[in-house]
Amino acid sequence: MLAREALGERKLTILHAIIKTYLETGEPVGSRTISKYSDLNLSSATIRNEMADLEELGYILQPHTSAGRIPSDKGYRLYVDMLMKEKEQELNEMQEQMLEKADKMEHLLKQAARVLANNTNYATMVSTPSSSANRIKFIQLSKVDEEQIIAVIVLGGNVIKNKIINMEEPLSNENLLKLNMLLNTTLNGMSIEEINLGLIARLKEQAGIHSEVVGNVFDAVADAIQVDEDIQIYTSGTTNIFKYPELSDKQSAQEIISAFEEKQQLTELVTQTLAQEENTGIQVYIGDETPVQNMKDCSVVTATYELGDGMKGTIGIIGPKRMDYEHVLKSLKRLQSELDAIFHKQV
Amino acid sequence: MLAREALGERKLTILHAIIKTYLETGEPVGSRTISKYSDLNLSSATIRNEMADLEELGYILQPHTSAGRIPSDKGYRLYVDMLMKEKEQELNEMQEQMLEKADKMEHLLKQAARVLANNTNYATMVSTPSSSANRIKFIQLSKVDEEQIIAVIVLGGNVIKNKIINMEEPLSNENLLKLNMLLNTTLNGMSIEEINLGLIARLKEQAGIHSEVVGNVFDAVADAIQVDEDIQIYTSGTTNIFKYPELSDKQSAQEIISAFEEKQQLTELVTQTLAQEENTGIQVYIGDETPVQNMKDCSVVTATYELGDGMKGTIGIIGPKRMDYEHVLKSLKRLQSELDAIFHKQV
DNA sequence: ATTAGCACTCGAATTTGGTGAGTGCTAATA
DNA sequence: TATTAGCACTCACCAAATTCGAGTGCTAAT
Repeated sequence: MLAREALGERKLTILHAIIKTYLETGEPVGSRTISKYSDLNLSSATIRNEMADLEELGYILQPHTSAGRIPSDKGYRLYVDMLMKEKEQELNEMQEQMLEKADKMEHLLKQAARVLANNTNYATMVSTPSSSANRIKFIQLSKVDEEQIIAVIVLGGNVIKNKIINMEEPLSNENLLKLNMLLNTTLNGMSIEEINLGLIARLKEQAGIHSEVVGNVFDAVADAIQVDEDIQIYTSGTTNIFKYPELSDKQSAQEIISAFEEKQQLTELVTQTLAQEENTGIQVYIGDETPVQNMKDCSVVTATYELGDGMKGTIGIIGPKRMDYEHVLKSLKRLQSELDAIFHKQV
Repeated sequence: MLAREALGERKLTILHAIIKTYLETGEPVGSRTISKYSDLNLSSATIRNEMADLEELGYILQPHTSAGRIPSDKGYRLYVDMLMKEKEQELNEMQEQMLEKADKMEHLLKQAARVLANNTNYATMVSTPSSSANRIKFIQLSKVDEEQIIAVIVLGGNVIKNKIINMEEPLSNENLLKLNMLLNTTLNGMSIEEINLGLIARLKEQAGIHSEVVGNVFDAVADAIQVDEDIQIYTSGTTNIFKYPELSDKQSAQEIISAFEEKQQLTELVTQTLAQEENTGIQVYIGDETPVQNMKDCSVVTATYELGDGMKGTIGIIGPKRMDYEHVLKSLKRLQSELDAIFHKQV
């Protein structure tokens, strides 16, 4: 919106300098510091004048009279937008770290979260791919013993769901076979959304005379698919927030950490992120912009990765507003393409 | 060891009173308070004398000269031992809360952790049952498509493991059938420990000419069983520690919370707890006694629950040393028998 | 347009003194 | 002999007073 032009080259430079130093120190930055730091040779007085302007425009603010300035959310926003526009490159290294022993997706994602946390010194989260528009690839019932049947369902992206079904009366092998046929022919290739109560009712009907016995089975299958629609979220480096004084007073720490523990709120973040279709798949929420109320004093940077089949997951970094956006964006992009690569190769 | 007798009835009562009040207030407690509080009518001066003795014996200590006394680890220990000996009763309520929608074990355990955390205001953890000496109940390979096979393994206690196996060359249906037979006849009823490399080699041999193709399968199966031997741990109420000033300074909070996040340390706690065969299955670690270094300023109370088949899991409560042991022990015993009941019914 | 200079502001850190809870010791008491 | 009252002393804690300094806005000189 009001970019470079609207601000004036020099004001822009100064703002940039202010944010940069603040990112490093975490302390309000004063005119004198900037006058020495920046390469444009200006006295502190001049800087002060410019600062006064920048403050009026809402890009920076004073915690109290006679303190230095800190960037406002609006200031951060400008800064990040600039970064996002400029940087679009680089991705190697860190590759090897990940590939070893990553045959199980679960492990892979946990590890991704950990690597990212170590790499950035912020708190991180990685969600399992959500099966929006996911399709059933394979479905099978097997007898475990006389009273128990296990249903195995494989979804696109090789996500596996199980459900053990307790039978009141035993099911003959022939009937089991029939059921399997029926299930496979009917449900194979269907997306989860397409399986509704009507369909299930029709299936029960087709199952014919066994329908009472069989009812459970369908219910169980439907249940296995539906219920387990909860997204898993792995977190790491939560305690990194203690490294940033502005987040580590009891109040804030408590809020942030509990958001991390009760994954509910993170799930919201994930769904919201996924909903928002973006070009690069990277989003930055600064302060109040975040969907997670508990993190209103943080910045949250998210990226989506894809798994083919339209399955998407989210990676997120949560840190103080003065996070090192440059580094974070870079790391996130790397990891994003790592994951994309791995999944598209191995699936 | 040095119980009632060695201490003298009156000293014991005073110690009890000190601990009790300290549990409530969290503040060092002085002689005057005790002289008013306890029913033995003694002046503060007398109490002071006794306190001096108790301190010399190591049951209480002074944070600094001219402050009240607080219980030492040794003092807590005495107190807890007394409690454990006396109390062995009561368990109802709270039952209904749990049973709803608890068909999946995972959910059940998560919920257990949450209920317990709400109930006690401490941090809690619940581990999934560890499959020490667990046996294979059912094993099956199924073709998902031409290149992929899914292995499903059901262990005692209905723990399910999956593994997707990518094939280089397709496997005929007949061979699949043969393989299934072989696996089931050989492995059914075996405990995980009994499956070693030798056995797998023999199996590969029996598979005959397909052995090269089939090798992968066995490796994968073995892998699925072994690798996933990691115990899952669910935590809840981590942020409760912020309610106790003595634990919520940055340093401590950081340590404790990170122990909760990187489950590694908790896993150690679990295994150690399970190893220790106790009569009631309840253990109390005070301060330094705990196996988890990060929790050296806490008390940790654990209980084990059983699942038949020799599978055991752990429930734990982590709080300040001045935790309400009475309440905690009671709650833990309840939950313990809840879980026992539920599992023995539904399995 | 830039800068030097100065008076002023205000948070943070330091100092100071007072308060009170708690102690140990001693001497009086039952 | 065990208990208690009394007293001097200690020391963490709090609040007010003080100092300090980084930073500002404004004005006048360059």
